[in-house]
Amino acid sequence: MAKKNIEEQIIKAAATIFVKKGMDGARMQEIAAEAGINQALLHYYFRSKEKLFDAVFSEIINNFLKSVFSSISEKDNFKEFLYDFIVSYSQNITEHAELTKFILWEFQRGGKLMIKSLREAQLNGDSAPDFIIRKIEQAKKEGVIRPIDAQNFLLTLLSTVLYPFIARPIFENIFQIPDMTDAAFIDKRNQEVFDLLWSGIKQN
Amino acid sequence: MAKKNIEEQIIKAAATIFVKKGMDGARMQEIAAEAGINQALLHYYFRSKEKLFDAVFSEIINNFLKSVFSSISEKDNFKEFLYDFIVSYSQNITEHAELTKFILWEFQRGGKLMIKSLREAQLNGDSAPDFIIRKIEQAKKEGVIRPIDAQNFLLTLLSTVLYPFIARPIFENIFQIPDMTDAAFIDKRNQEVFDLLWSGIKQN
DNA sequence: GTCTATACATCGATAGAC
DNA sequence: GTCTATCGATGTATAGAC
Repeated sequence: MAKKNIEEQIIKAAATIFVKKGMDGARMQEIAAEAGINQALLHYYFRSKEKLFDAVFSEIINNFLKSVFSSISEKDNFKEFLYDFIVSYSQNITEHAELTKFILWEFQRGGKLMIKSLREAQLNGDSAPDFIIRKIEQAKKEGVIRPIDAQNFLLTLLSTVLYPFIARPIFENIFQIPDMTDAAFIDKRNQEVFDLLWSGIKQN
Repeated sequence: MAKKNIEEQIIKAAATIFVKKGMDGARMQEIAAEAGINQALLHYYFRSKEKLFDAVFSEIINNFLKSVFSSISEKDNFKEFLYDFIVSYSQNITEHAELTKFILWEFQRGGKLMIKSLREAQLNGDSAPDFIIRKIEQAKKEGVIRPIDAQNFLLTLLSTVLYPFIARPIFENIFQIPDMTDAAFIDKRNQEVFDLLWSGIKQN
């Protein structure tokens, strides 16, 4: 089999297992089986478990961050920009279904890989957080929103969209919600979040 | 040493290690050392790693949930109630410093233990989420807040307070924040969150 | 109850043939 | 590049003396 081909195959298999069980819980044998090869070949391509893990998750994070940035709304109007971001960010999360669990593993490890990717994005000028901060500052200057603290608002914005996916199993169970990832629930939630945030910051 | 004494000693040591490394990353030998005993004794008190893990985390969750509920504001005025909750909830999280990481481990495992604890709380009538939902419905009926969706608002409320502690390493690094858990930062954030949420739901 | 010593399984990684 | 076989380390758990 071609080299590039099998490398991608391994990455994909490893992603599946690592996401499900984390760095410590994953077994190299299980990853090899998932990829349809044996352990020796796994070590031939990626010298160690640690290196494989880093390779897999760097790719997952980079894809996600790029996707988030490239789907950011180009609208100037801050109200519309905000609504579009809520929709596109939650869509990015649902589309990268495996991502939610992975992000937790990454946070557990101190977020090193995500920090690295975000720092690179900052240097390249395609960092979503920085872009949003600038949008907020601009809207403040133009007087369309109250003089809120930009960093805290960004923190709140990201929290309200991402956190429900993290706490999903618990909320579904406690409040008897059939499926928090189905379109109807997400559309409703996006609307509620937008109404709340916009009402909370707009200049009267 | 007395039986009760050493059991608590083990629970405490196990909590430290499990929180830091998770179920798979933790080593029984490490826990034994932390507790100042040997592995054999560890297995004498808790038959297996799995049982020890469940015992430790059930206790951590129960303590946390009880603490959250018992520190809930008794104020009738919804505006004041909301502010008090934001302050007390964030305080509960910082005081149980080890908790943030643990909650992530628990979410990874599907949240079984937390669901069990919350269900019991619901039956006993001391479930914080249910209590807050009722408060919201009451405030809606009295016309002090807009007719928002109660579950979604609760979700947002918990998100905005808890999530920053989860994503802490990343935000501290990206935005050069020295320490997101120091009093000044938390006070400022609580104020920003309250202003945003209250402005977002109050009846004009 | 508490210890030492060890059984037994499993893991990551490599050697070496093809 | 790809395989089988296996090493060496480490993990959980237990046996058995005290």
